[in-house]
Amino acid sequence: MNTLAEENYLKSIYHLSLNAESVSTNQMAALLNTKASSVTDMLKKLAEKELINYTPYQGVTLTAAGEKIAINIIRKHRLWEFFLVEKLNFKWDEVHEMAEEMEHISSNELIDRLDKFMGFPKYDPHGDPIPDCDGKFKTHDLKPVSAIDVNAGGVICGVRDHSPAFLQYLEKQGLTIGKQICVTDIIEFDRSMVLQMENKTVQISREVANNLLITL
Amino acid sequence: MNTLAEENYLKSIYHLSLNAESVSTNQMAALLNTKASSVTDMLKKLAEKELINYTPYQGVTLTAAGEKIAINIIRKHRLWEFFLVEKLNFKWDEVHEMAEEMEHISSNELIDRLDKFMGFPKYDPHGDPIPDCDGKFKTHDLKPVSAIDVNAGGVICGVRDHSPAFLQYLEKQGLTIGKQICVTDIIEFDRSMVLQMENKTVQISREVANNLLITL
DNA sequence: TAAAAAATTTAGACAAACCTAAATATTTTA
DNA sequence: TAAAATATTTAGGTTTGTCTAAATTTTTTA
Repeated sequence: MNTLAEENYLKSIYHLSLNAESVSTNQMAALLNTKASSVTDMLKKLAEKELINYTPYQGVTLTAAGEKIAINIIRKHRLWEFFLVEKLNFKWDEVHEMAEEMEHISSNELIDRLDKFMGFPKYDPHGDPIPDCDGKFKTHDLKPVSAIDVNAGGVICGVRDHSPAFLQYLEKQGLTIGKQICVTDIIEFDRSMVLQMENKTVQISREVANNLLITL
Repeated sequence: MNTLAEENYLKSIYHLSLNAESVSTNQMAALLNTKASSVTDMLKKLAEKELINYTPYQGVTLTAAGEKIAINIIRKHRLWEFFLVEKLNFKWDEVHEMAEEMEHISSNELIDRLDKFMGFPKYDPHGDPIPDCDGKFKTHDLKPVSAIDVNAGGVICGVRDHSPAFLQYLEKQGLTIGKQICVTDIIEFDRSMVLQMENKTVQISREVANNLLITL
């Protein structure tokens, strides 16, 4: 199997690949809290194992084998997050660090049974899709609240920022997964948005609107 | 916190200390599947951290701080084993290796909530006591079946050998935790023992009788 | 109780994953 | 399009935890 460090690199490449064609050394260094030179070392190792496509100075992409491993780690991460929230009653802002450790428990049999135990959930506590045991998943078509107009609305289905600070703020405002919202006004001065919810009105900054995702 | 290797050394010292005053370098090397010289290196490091009492050539014991860490790891191991068997329906011979990884998940809040989720179990699937969140636990007073006489009996409450092969054998014979047994005969030739159970009779070797524990 | 055997420690190396500093390649900009 | 700025890689080191081989200490045994 792969080392913990290798798994974390593959996972990072996967996440960064969602927003770009290929991933740069510096992007990875920033995400992994390490130095570019350390990243280069590891990229050589992963290329040697044929888990990534790497040409010096040109960035990297995952091979099919590398992607499969990355998705499996993400599956584990999200299933453990679901477990922590649904079975152990943790809040959605508390589970990331724990799942970061638990995603490296190696047994696939274990994770498949955990999946079954919880009733094969499709989304984790932050609205991110949980890959099934074959690595398949569908992302629903989401947009940031900031991308919709006055009088439009939808259901909160995800977040872009997963930081505890942001999640705690949303919780406090009642802006949690599944809630219906409608934009009633956009303040011209700073483009902050006024949202109508079932039983109250909240005003959120553009920054928050950018990081809150809804389905139409 | 401590590294994975440090945690495994502390746990090993704890387990080996149960059968002896102090623990030798070679005993540890055997249990940890490593070399005596590697053990010596680690012992110096653990002594430096004041987790063990170590005088060269004289073996080691845990300090109070070291024992606390060891017991916490054992608590995690046994709670995860309980979870795997009771919630995910694994068999008692399948869970050791998985728990060996899971015992290193760092969060104590997580393990305390898991404990609560399962109703604060007192014994793991092999009959070993689960330390509570303060590290306290009672071992019930067990003896090997081999230590009792004809017409004596008791309830199966533990095993000495935790190997899958032994556990699978016991399972097949119906000799599982909680079963009532009574010794009806001891064969003079090889001192194997005939056991009367609720609805059947089984004959076990001296070796098996030595590794099967009962309460009187 | 001295020699032999066994156990333990020390010395010197190695791989993994990281680091800093220097060199090189690419991209930006004037 | 050449110089400057930025990004990336290379070179050389460090730490952790392991190893083998040699040295030393303890224990056993004759």
